[in-house]
Amino acid sequence: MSNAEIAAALEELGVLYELDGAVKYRVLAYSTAATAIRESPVSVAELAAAGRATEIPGVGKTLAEKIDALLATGEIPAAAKLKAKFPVTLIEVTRVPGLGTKTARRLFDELGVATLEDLKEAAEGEKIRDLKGLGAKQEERILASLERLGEDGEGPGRLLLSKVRPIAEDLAAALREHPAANRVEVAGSARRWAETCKDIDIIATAEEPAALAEHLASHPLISAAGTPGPNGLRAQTHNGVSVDLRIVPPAAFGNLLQHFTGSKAHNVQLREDAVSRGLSVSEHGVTDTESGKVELCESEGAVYEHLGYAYIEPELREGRGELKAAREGKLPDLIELGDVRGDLHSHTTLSDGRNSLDEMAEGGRARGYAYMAITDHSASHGFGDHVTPDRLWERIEEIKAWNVGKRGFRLLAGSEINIGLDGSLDYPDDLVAALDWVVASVHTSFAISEAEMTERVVAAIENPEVNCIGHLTGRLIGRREPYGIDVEAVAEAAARTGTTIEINGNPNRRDLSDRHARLAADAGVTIVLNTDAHGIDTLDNMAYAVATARRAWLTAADVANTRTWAEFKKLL
DNA sequence: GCCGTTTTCGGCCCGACTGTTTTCAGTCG
Repeated sequence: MSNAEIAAALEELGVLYELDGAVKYRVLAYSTAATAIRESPVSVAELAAAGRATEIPGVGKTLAEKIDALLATGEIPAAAKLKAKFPVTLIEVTRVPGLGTKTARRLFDELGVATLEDLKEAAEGEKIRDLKGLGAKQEERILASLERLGEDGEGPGRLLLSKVRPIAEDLAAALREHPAANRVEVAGSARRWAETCKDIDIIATAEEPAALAEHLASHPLISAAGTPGPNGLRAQTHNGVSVDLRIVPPAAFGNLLQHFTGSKAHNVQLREDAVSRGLSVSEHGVTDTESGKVELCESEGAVYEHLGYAYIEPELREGRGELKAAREGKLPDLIELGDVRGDLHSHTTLSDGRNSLDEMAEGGRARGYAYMAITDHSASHGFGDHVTPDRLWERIEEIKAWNVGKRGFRLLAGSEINIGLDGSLDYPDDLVAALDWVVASVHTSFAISEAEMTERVVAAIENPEVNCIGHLTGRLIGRREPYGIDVEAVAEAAARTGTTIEINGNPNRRDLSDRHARLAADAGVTIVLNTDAHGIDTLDNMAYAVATARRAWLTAADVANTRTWAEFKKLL
């Protein structure tokens, strides 16, 4: 059973308990535990089987028992019992935006609403306004929500970071250029380089706030905007991203930027920690509970300093131990884009790339790299994009010739070789041995069992010619789930054999994920940051690889391709 | 239901917004 399925079952049980009138903190406990389980980098089912479920923060003895029951029988007895009391369809009603469990329960008790259809009927029949505390406007709101649900799932949902970040940067740059602007920063998940974003948050200070808001409203990227005012503007871009510009007093810029950068988990932990020290933190300042004195901070750094922390980089603000580390002065010295000295996964027109070998190599050189590997797809890639052994032999010679007379930059002859079902590579051994650099990746047969996939990839790792494993889990963010693979077992094998694992910087992949990368590095694996570029332009995706590494707490020392060529050569 | 360099019991983040309210509950981020 996947982490997502376990999390969904606990979340559902939490809702059932809430419908049944449980105290909110009990409900909250289910919800936070479900989140921790969903986000766990390791299989919670396996953890539970080993009796270690309580190692997950938020999971205690009771929840561990419920997880055990779920894994053993496919259901949680308490949930089955409550489902006899409340129809399962009532859970859908609690999820209608604007409604909640409390309202759903009342609609069920007083109007017999058990399904979304019942809800629609009750609203259309103007029955809901009869309930105390509810009115005609609620009926309108409910019908509008149902309409939107019916249209297309749940609206636009979350967008890939690469769709949002460039827009956010363009808008922020345009705002900074305006004479009324003082400080302008992108906040939110875009600033944290999360995988996906829901919207764009921009925090600014300005001499003339209304003028700045109007400037945004008239920006060519903006298709629709609310009324520009002294506090900012809500707007929408042509591709449907909502933009929230908040213009704030300079004295509290740090408090607001910190608040709106998040994440939710980071802020909740920050505020809980503050409470235990007699402080109350909000976007409006830090209040001393005793004296009532409010501390405003012009900078974010001042907020963290006032609360007793070292400055925490946005990429770390996910509630994964960064607050404790910041208090103890144990935050990692995060890797930066400028630390990267080479790109070790790229394609040319020889397989499915868009640029020639020379163009790609010059692209790498232009980015200041000291080395770069050309790794076209291997013999069984298919789609007419495969590279036959003969062509690869020729390619090795081309690269040797290309390197002649080039100073300070080394082009490596490589390949991204398919890992067969049995873990074998699809080139003859002598050819593989003649390559400078071998990335081995799974491109076929994703649907085998987790055990088989793990064995397959570990077999490739055991091959001494394999330098690096490409996009380990095969996920495409928002489009394709990762295939089942035991990342802990893979990391152990990679650490043991000195095989590197890449963080693929394609923003659709980011694979390893931040959680998996942190797990792998902790297990002793050397990480490689790659772009998997299929053209010169996507060589810039190194920024996403670096961001993922930073979110995984990695330092330059954790990453192979921060080394100079002389040092890197030794690794080979 | 979870959790602990104040605690194994008694707490559990903060504020905006909405709609229905004469002071607040529910929902959301």
